[in-house]
Amino acid sequence: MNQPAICPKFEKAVSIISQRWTALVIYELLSGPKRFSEIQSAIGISGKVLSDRLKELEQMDIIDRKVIPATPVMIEYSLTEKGRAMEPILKSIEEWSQQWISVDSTQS
Amino acid sequence: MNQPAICPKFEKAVSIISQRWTALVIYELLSGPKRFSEIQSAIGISGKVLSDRLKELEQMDIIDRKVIPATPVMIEYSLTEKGRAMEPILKSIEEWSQQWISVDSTQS
DNA sequence: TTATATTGGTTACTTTAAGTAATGGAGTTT
DNA sequence: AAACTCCATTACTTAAAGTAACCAATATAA
Repeated sequence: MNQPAICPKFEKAVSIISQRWTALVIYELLSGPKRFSEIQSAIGISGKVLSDRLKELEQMDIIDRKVIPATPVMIEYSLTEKGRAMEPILKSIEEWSQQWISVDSTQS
Repeated sequence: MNQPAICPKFEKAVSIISQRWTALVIYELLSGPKRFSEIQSAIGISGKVLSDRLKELEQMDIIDRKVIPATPVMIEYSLTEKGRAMEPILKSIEEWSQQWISVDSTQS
């Protein structure tokens, strides 16, 4: 009666992309490096949570943070190889959404 | 300077799989219909949240709920066509996890 | 010199979601 | 009628996300 436990690697991966905003942040960066405020306005995330997510993703080596000494200073975020490797995940979500999601304003 | 907004269908799909537990519940059902308590023990979710998730997924027509008049009554949950169509999403997460996730207990 | 603007980020506070644990209802067996 | 099993809910606690005001650094305008 004890079914095989779920693979810890898979479980961890799921917990990453299941964290709110993470998938959208990575999706945004798939089209190239972006700055803090660009990501923020593109996906409508609060500065506080974006700051948290970027820090977490940087620690997981999914994104890279680069300080550009301009005026005022600009910070450029980009995907690492590990991050770019998530592209198939985002693409499969995109495909499924086009086939199966109806954007009906009466739905929740 | 106003970049193209994110596709609403995609955004909605992301919000579905980004909701905690949803991906794991669907993953469990990929291997066939399961009962409430089976899902619960397989992924370690609380009864309350599983109950919520199953209701939401049923409303979105991603899973199907079937009452089996046994003793005591059993409820069988299975994926609909829409739900099975999410398999590529879960598989791509699985592949990425195998290549890029290390299960190091010192990591968070 | 003082004032103001910009960028990335933080802090304090409120609201929402999830975890925990006890409880309930329907049907069956004892 | 007690007690058990399965699915589910309710009340309460804890954790995560939303909101909005604020800060440091740098630069330019008044």
